[in-house]
Amino acid sequence: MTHAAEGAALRFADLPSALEELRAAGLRVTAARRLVLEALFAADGPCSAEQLARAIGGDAAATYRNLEALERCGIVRHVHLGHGPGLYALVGEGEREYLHCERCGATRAVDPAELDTVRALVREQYGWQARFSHFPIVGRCPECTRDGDG
Amino acid sequence: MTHAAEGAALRFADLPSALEELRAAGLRVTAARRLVLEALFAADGPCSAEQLARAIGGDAAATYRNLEALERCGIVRHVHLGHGPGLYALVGEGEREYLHCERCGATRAVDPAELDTVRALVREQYGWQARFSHFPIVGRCPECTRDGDG
DNA sequence: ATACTTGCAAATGATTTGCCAGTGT
DNA sequence: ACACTGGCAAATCATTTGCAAGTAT
Repeated sequence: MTHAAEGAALRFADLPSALEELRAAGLRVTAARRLVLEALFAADGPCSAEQLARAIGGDAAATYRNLEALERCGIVRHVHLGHGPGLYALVGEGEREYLHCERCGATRAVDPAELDTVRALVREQYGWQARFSHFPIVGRCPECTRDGDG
Repeated sequence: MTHAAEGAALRFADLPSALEELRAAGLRVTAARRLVLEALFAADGPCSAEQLARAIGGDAAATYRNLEALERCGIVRHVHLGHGPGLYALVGEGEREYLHCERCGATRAVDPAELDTVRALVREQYGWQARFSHFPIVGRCPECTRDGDG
């Protein structure tokens, strides 16, 4: 066994079950971790580690470590939207994949199933298995596409 | 007028025409710039600014500035392959788009036209105009797809 | 001659690491 | 008790910025 998350990624929808998951993974339930999770539940979208650290009044280094730990046990995941810091979000009811506008920064989160056709096409054509949850599809959103170069 | 690259992006295939292009854009042809371009012509793939700076015995800061200048006049472009530094390449005979393996780091460069079907699909589905030259399609290469989780 | 460039130092932003005091189990 | 954490300082990596001396045109 490696060290955690052997079984299928468990689902969870609230703070208590997330904490339970944490405990189940052999990690301790600390104030800092509870706070990070609360902040993520409260957030409406992915947050940077820095943001979360500030929000909970903890330091960034520990927050990075905690996010990494939470990620190892499948509670959290992060995405890189263009330049800028990694953004963390709860896994909650499942994965999300992203489209990111490199002109205005707009981001659209979609259900992975919606991109299966695209994924299949890439796979047929190149044999590569695309995943847009960690690194999104980058380009221009509808508005910026209309605006042309600018 | 903004300041450079007003006309269509000119094509070029060798160092002299790249330098001509530089001059045409109102930039000076300096030793450092000639060396960066030589290094890029010699390279077999995209290089980091750090790499180039070391290769030509110049400092990183100036190299970043030069690459940015070369990029502004359409001679050079850069791509972000997963984590890690931006990688620079000559535009040469045209753009390239990339597929990057987040497991082994393998990268495949392809002609943009090949990805037009994928692009069209994304556009139909979301109205977004995908561009995989600056940020690639990230996922698993054929080998790593076979290997499963590991 | 003048404006553009260079190298060097130092600042920034994102993230990681070492360490020791503090705490969950 | 004891191993796992938290905060703090400091290091690292990628990139940018300020500046004074050097150079292409």
